[in-house]
Amino acid sequence: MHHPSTAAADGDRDTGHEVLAAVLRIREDRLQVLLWQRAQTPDLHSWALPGGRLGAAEDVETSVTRQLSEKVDVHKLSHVEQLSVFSDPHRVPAQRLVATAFLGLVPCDVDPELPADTRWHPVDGLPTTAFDHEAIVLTARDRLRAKLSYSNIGFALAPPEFTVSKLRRLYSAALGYRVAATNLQRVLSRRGVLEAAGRTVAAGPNGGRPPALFRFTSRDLRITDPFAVLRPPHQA
Amino acid sequence: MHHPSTAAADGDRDTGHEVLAAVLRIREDRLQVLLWQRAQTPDLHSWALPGGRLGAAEDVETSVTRQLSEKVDVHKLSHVEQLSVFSDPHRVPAQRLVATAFLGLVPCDVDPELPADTRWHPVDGLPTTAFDHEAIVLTARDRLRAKLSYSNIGFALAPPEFTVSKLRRLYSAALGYRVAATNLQRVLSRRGVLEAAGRTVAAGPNGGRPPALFRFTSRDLRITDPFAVLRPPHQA
DNA sequence: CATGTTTTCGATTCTAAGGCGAAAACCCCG
DNA sequence: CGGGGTTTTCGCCTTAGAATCGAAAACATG
Repeated sequence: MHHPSTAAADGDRDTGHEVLAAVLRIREDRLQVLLWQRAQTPDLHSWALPGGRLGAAEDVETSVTRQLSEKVDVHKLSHVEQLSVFSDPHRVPAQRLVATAFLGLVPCDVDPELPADTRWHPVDGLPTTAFDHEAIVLTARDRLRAKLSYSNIGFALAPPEFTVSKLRRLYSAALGYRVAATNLQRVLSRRGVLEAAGRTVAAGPNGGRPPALFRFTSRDLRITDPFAVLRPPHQA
Repeated sequence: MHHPSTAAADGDRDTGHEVLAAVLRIREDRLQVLLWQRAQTPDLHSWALPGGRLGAAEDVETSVTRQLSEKVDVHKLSHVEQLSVFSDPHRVPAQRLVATAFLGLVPCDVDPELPADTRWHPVDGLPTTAFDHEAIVLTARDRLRAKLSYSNIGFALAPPEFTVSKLRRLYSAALGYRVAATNLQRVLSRRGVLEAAGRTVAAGPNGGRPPALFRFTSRDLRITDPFAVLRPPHQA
């Protein structure tokens, strides 16, 4: 401790650190989260986020990847980022456990194999969840929604190539309200995060004009130069 | 650990958790951070962020307030928020210490008393800093800059009432580039975060029209409904 | 080949933001 | 007490992003 202090009297006895991941994806026009069902006594049969205790020789970013690999093929994850720390002294019973929560995303076209105890659940309509994991899921959902508006994070939800109407349904499901396809395309195009793939695909079962395929220009997270407020002069 | 795992072999021996705060303010048109000079052997005489080990019965938000109270009157803080977790296994020598970093802000008109070892330092032009604290300071600065653009967080840097030109200097110093006073006022007013106080103040030493006073409509953090992209229909 | 369906594109309107320059309000000095 | 200098404030104009609407394009089906 840097300075003497009496407030935290009995010190750090038993202060463990765990890492948790809220892995989200879109399926059938709904936002889903990856949960596994507990088979042990605290919160038996409740559904929990993947995670586990931080190892002695790893940072939290490394740890979350390792922990997730027990539940899902981590190579299928398209994005992972730090979310927030949850540290209520009683967030889990009988021990002191601080959690660093992460947001993970999986594209809607990949379907990783899952262990028997693990399943996707709709975020609106969660089962009984363990500990404070529901709050973590909702925090992850809100973070995703915010970033959809001011970054290119859609790439992490979408397949490599997609039609505009497909993308519209992805965004609508993630945001929780309908978005207009025409606007979505123009906004993302003008921001330079969306580009035409040049190819088109066959029309649907009901006919209709065969849609063109698009892709995201980058698959790395990019914040779209936020709100023009107060930028340095003479700049795009 | 939720599942058996061999990767984090020797477990969590000695994994401590500390809380650190990068407290920023504007002074003389420069962004400053609160640092104290170490008198102990790891990184002796280097400048460090206020903080300390997490207590057994407190969450990180409570802890950072307690730790800060050793260096500064926490009632003078206008805003505190979680920043990020820093968890490199070797970020501090000889022990394993995970840090939850916070961003704190102090209005430019209050001048809290400081201990002898504690001082404000310009963020551009830091002295020799301890451990990874410089990276934390820069993360805090970037977070502040981003939020100035899309929230009302300016209230945490400004006095209760202020002139437009005063506010312009605050924003310029925090952002690192000149902003136009006329634009600043209109943008913030239109967003509804700024309002006229009704009163005016005496003109400066060189004469000139006496400026009107303004205030922030709210002193709680509010995200300005971000980028109009894809909003639900029929909404301002 | 007509009809229905879906995608795509263009035209228009609306709102936000940035850039001047003029007017307002005050000081100081002669 | 009036003119010149200074600072603030306001209005007009331009630019750009976003939302809405409707028409045109391209295909399937009967």
